[in-house]
Amino acid sequence: MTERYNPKVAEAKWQKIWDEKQSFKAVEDEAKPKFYALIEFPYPSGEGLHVGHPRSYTALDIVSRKRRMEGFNVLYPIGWDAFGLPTENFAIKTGQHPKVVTQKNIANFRRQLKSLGFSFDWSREVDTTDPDYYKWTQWIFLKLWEKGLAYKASMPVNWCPSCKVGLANEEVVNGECERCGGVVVQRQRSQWMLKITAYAERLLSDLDTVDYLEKIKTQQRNWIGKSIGAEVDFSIPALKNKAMRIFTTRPDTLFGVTYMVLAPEHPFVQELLPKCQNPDAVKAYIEATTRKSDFDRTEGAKEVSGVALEGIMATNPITKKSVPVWIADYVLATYGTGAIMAVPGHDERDWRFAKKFKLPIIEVISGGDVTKEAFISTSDDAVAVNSGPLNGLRPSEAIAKMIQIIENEGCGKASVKYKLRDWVFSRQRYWGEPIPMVDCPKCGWVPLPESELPLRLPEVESYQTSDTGESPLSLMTDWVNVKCPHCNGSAKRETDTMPQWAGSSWYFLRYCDPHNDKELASRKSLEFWTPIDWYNGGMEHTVLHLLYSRFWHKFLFDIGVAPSPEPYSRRTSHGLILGENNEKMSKSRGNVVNPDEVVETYGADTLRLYEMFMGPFDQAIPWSTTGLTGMWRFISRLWTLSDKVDVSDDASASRRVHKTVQEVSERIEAMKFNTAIASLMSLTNDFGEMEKIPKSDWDIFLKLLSPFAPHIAEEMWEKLGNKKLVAETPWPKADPAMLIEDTVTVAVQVNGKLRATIIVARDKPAKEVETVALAEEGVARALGGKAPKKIIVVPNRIVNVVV
RNA sequence: GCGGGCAUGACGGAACUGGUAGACGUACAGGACUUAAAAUCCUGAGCCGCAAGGCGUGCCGGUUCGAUUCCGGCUGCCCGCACCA
Repeated sequence: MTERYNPKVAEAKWQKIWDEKQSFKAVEDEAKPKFYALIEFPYPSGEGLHVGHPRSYTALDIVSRKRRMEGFNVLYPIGWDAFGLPTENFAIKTGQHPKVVTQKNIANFRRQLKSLGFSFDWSREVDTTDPDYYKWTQWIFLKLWEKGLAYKASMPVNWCPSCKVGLANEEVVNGECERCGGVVVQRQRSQWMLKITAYAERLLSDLDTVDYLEKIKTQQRNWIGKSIGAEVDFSIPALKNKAMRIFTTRPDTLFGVTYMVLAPEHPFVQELLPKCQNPDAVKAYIEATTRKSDFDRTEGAKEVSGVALEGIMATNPITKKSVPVWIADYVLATYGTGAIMAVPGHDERDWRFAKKFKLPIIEVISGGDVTKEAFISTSDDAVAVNSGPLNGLRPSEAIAKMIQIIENEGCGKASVKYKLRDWVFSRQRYWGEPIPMVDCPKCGWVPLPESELPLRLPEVESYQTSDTGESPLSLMTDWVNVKCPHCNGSAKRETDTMPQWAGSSWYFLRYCDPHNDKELASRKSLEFWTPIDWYNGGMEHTVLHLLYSRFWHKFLFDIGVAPSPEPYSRRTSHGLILGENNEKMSKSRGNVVNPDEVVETYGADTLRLYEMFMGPFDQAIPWSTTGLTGMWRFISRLWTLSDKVDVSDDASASRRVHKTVQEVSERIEAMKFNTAIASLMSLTNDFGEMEKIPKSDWDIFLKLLSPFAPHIAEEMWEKLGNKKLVAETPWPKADPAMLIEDTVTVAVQVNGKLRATIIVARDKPAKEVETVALAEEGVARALGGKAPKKIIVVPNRIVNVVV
């Protein structure tokens, strides 16, 4: 009897061997097919690794290890998304430089990840805060500028007073700061913007070319928010017939327009103010609107509000009817044209508004009762009525016809709008990539020449944003004052930095060639490795990070850097690991599990197996300490079993093992890691009942186990006298012939109820199976002497006797 | 409000294209070993019943020889989106 398994010793031993042999170093070997597996690189926080990280990392580690054994050239890299607020805040609090804090955190993460035995290629580590890395982040920005996709615009920006930082729309959740939960206010500020909207259509349509979970595609589509419709001009006599342009998805309802609405911020409103009869009321309403936050404007939207611009009318270009013009905050300045034609019969908001202000409602689509509620339908029987030339047409026909009419009349055109907004790319923070632009009074914004990259972050006294909201860099006069690269006159640097999303929008390209100082990565390496074959990460990054990185990747494709239009061929997501009390893990709830402690007590293999076994991979699941000890029991039992291996019995693998090979292989591909492990456990339960375990079976078992629990698998593999690593052996294949049993168990039912099971030869003729079935005692008893009316025999499965 | 998903023992969960519901693990009970406990090993177990049998996959109904699986309706939970014209 060997000693009890000691994971601490064994795991350290194998991690050292893998390191020394560089077992998982990715090489560009043209002879082998490539496989690029990617996990979201972590933010190295001061708290250290969360048990959620290894859930994703273990899953793709299993896949990567299996692929290597299958003869693939595997790239499974790791790095650090290290710019960001928490580190900066920690630095402010403790007076340490964020760089120092970051390096400390990275060292801790690296130690933790290494202790879990992931087969990362550590020689390709990237760090977004390394000037050799952010040089290329800045380079991409310069390219975006060069192509007109980066611009500076003064615009209302979401401002978090407590973080003292401008936030992207995406970082504002229900009017609150995503990071601190404080109320976000609007501030006017000049910001760098990226024209992601120029890519809206491609970001949407190319989703059809990739394999993402359907819910992820849906999220992307929702965020892009495409609407197909038309723009129509309504002339305003008071403005010398200047056109008020509206956007509508239902041009077929043009005959149902009874009033018009402008967003309070719409530029026409200021022009119309002196011309209307109630300027004071209008001004008061605009005032009230600006005081409302976006949140109040949407969330508190149960009650509609608005005010008429009295005396101002607009002319319907088709019906030539005059309708009143209103302003109301339910019309958003930022969507469409900031103005709408109101069709209260067939739009819920317009209906509520019309009811409240006693405006007329006209039915133009049949099938509902517009006196009771707005009727919205695109079904074929909802034909147009009261609509002149459209009468009797189905919605799709009516829309097409109306677009034709307005285009002929020259008063509008077919049009497509998106909810997607341009990306606010400036942050008034220290710990981010400096934006390599110079503001020259003579030349305007001038990019730094590429030769001056990286533009390094200067050392500053304080990392605190100024109370006026300026970046800490703005106080560094030495750094800020430069010569204009264009005219050599005095100029100032941009002092805002990039958002954290920047570095993570292209890191997967850098992994292909991480030490290149001439290009962000060589074309050759990118052609070899990209696109990424399998990307796994959390659901929290399936909207923004995915969208931003797809945008950058498409841009890099367009300028000839990236070889493919899409970065990720396949994207999956794992579920959250909840605390033992079924709540989200958090320090404040006191339910955080520290992976270090688990590794200390039970070892990495136990943690890996447990996290894969705890439940379906894509589902949120609570942590269970007893479940973890169960997995430790499994590991210990394996060690005991290894003493029963009969080394002399090395013929060929049993049917039982072939079946397991089949199951485990399939289940890994389907991400059913929980049942793959169940399958391994079943096999070991069978081994447990055997006097001796044939080496032929045990060998294959260890190979199947090795991606899941690599340390103990290597330890037991070595114990058998093998010189090579189990990780270097080929993945076993199931022999289809060995998967077919000679005999089958057939269930016998009487009227659908199970009465007996019989064991018969595979593919025994139905008649004979029937005879055997009817001879069963339980069957005879259930029949009670009655003659069967009908007997259904499903070959090798079931016999159902109907009485 | 709109869109999507889910609902199975005490618990996490399993079940291929409709074919023996509850694999695997946890917790539990009994036994062995031990002075004892832990650990380990063996055995049991969906529920009711001594048994025969009956009842069971959120609820009601349908299709079928047969439904956790398909269809209709309801309830509950989760996740997106949310004045987007």
